[in-house]
Amino acid sequence: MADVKSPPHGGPTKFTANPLFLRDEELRQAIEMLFFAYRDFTGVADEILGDYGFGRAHHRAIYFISRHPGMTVSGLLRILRITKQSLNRVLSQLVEEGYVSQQKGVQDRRQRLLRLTDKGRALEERLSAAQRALIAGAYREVGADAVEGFRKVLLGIMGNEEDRERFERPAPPRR
Amino acid sequence: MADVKSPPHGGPTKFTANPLFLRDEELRQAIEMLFFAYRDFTGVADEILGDYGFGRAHHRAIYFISRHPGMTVSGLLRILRITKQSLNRVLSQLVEEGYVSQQKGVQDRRQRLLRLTDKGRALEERLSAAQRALIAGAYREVGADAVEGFRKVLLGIMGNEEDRERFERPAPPRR
DNA sequence: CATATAAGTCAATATGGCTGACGTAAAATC
DNA sequence: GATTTTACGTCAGCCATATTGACTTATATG
Repeated sequence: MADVKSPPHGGPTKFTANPLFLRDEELRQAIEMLFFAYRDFTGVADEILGDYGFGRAHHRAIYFISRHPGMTVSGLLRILRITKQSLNRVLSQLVEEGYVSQQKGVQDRRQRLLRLTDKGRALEERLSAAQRALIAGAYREVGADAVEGFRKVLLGIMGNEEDRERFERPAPPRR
Repeated sequence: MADVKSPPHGGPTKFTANPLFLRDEELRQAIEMLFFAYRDFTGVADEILGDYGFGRAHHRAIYFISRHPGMTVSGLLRILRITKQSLNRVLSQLVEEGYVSQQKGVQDRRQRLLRLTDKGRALEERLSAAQRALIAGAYREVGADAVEGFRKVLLGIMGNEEDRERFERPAPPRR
């Protein structure tokens, strides 16, 4: 650690010309970079959420409802991979406080179709803007090829084919 | 959602030729991809941790102690950005169960230098191997340029200069 | 009509964060 | 040498978010 002033601790193993080691070190770095980047990525939203007394769970619900207006509760559950009980706590809070509206399904009236209210959209915009600014800053520093590489690797990490399908290149800037 | 069979909800807004919109859509996709990729990335470790009755907090401690053997408690606190009390809960558990050893600092005997025991290294290896395999799979599918792009973008997302310094190319932290 | 599904709810439990207050040992400073 | 600061640990309590299991209600569907 930069900030550990203490005795012999070696630090991460040293670089050698061994290609297998290189590969390993590269992978370990990726793990660590994901940790730091994700921490900062969620951090910018967490600050805002604090103002509203909400947590990440609320953010995720708001995010996906925003992306898929009219989605059902069970659809949201499948995406988030949490239990109905866990979701219900944050969802009912969001509904009570007027960030999310529920509307009975027309074809299937058991369903509660979820949508953001204007208030919800305003919050979503605030949260999203903060995260987009962070990513935009990173994208700006690198080239379009790097961005494309970033996307490809993230897609590769997603195991689930169903998740991946969400990202069929709608139309990136060029290519 | 692919998995929402319900009425009109549109899905992600449709593509238009507006370049500003494109940029926005691209950024929103990045947000979502990070969410899914990170969920799967932590998921492979979570499964293993379950076998030991540990959680992500234990994993993070094990990970950083492994990367920086001999680091101090306060060094670890600074990296993880959690409170002493939170860390102590998991750390003392790891020490009690023989995954981590503590050793008084030589220069400063107030410090407890942290290291993995053999048992700890074995667990770390198991966890790391699972995550490395996931990343390796993704790296394999894409080219070296994509990998480089992935790294660049993640570095750009990290706000903190100190964090970034850990990843000066090829060889690790050092410094 | 019987069964399955969508949603909501009650209750209990676990994890992992947090704050605040304190204690002890050792180092650093005046 | 006395004082202050630092590193670490710990007690106690709070909160958010997740879990499992059991059960209800409304509605859809065979």
